Amino acid sequence: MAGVNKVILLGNLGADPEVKYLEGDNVVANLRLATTESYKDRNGNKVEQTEWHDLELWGGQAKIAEQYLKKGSQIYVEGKIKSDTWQDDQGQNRKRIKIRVLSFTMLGGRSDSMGNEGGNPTQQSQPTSKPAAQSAAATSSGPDLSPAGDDDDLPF
Amino acid sequence: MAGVNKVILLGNLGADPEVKYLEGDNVVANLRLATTESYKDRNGNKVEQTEWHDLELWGGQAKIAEQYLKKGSQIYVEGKIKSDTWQDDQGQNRKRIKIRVLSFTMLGGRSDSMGNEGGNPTQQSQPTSKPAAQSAAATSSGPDLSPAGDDDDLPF
Amino acid sequence: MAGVNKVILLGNLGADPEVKYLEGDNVVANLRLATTESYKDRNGNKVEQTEWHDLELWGGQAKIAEQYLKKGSQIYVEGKIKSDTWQDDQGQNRKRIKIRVLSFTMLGGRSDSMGNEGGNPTQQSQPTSKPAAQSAAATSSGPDLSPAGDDDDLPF
Amino acid sequence: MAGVNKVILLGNLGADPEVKYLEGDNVVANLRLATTESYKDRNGNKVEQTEWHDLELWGGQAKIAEQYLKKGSQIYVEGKIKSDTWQDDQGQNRKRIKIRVLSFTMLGGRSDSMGNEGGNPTQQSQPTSKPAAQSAAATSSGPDLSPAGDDDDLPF
DNA sequence: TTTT
DNA sequence: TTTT
Repeated sequence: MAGVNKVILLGNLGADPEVKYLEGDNVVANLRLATTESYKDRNGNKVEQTEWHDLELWGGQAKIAEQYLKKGSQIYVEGKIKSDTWQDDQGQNRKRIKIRVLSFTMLGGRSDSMGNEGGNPTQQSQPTSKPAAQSAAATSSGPDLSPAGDDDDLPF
Repeated sequence: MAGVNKVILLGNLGADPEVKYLEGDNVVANLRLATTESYKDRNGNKVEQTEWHDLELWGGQAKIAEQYLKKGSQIYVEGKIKSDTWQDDQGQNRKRIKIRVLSFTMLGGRSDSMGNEGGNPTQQSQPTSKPAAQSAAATSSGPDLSPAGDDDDLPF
Repeated sequence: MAGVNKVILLGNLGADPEVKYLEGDNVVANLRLATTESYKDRNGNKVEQTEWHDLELWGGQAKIAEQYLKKGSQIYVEGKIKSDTWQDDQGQNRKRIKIRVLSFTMLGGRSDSMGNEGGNPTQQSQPTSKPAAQSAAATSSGPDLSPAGDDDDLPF
Repeated sequence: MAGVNKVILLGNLGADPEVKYLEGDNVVANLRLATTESYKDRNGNKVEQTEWHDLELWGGQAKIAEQYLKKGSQIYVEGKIKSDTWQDDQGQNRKRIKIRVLSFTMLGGRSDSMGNEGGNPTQQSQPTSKPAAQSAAATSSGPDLSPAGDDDDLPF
């Protein structure tokens, strides 16, 4: 009991967010995030290695993602590992891992999509007045302000 | 804007928690936490180096700390760095750093103080029914369930 | 480029380590780690949710794991997410995620397996003189002392 | 024993790095990093709170910082808390905390200082051939490739 | 499929 | 003293 399951990622989106509005006022966004690491191999050649992560955001954070993120966006993410298990059509047990995002922060984007004045680096800033939006902004210094929906009990 | 300020500590308490009940139903607990690292120096001798951290907990977490932690307790902590600045009696500007705890988890205690059956490794488990207790337990997998008081606006 | 891919886990092993000695002096250990989170559902009932993680350790850390860890051991882990992809016997592309461990620390075991005197909380402490042991111990305060083999270029 | 002392920061530099070359081929860089968090107070007004951190880098990382970082640079940092203690001129014991940087990654700067072609977001990328440079680049996905000098034994 |  |  009493565990810690924490993931910290910083990378770029490989595609625009995929957002689904569900019954009961629920929203979920799925993101594909690339984290690339480069190192030199034994011959001194630079090697790049990219890992792709499936991110899942719920509620207000999903809406913020839909509104401000797009292919190429650079974000910092905190979350946890969550596995889905199911049976495939052959009746085989399958497992898939996703990162359940608890907070994220937009980084130094070129902001062309945010319509913000000036074109400077932006965050998911000033997401108007929605409480959920506030939460995502607040998370910049820690996931402590996360609103309902961030908990792990499934949102439906 | 949009920063991350996150601290992760795992160590042992150097003393029992110091808890103060303030006006307005506020509670604050101060803890001294030691994190010890050992390494070998250039001569292959093992060296231990201990860093002492001043932790500050508010609200429900302070109460849980008061109830379950004591000198020697091993805990895992997530928080952020916060500085206090003031003038000393010479009129000099002074600064002090504390770790504002956002969540913590008790580890492998010998549980003699928790009255739990069996003496197995325990956490701040089963802290009965208090909502605050729930919050601290929940934080084990992320600080997302933190209750009021975890935000950064000062609690008074 | 320039990404961060970091995982922090704290939990218990579901089984003894599985260790394989490979050609070329390489060793790999596979661990199953459970991180359990508990929270109250909307009805106030306590719910426990366990996530199982597949950990992979190489080199000296694999040997330390073999020597000191066993089913039930509580450990703190830092690592990164790594995916394996392959084709299954139906010719389908499959993907599996593992946690590549970069450092770990043993926590508060009751040490019955480590033969340490006294039964106090122990870590992978004093793992005698092996350099590998030193590395794993050192990582407790940061993965900075990781020895060869911690890099991401595959060890064979 | 066996502790974890980890700090993760993401913010902007308040000034250019201060770099000192010491005897014995040692280099140290000091940085001032701001992490800003914004939240709404109880009246719904947006409040910004900035924490300033003193960072210390050694060796190759200090050189990379000198070469690529400047006032305003946005960086992601991993490190640990380290305290200095000394006696002030009144003979009083004083303590100061610094963040010992173990790895860092440059983020989405507008790169005007790096002379890189195009003005796109850059990291401390391709820092040519210096081994130290490699180390800092490598740290982007984890501090596991840190070279000598990242250890905690003082570099002189 | 991102980014440099 | 940064950044938005």
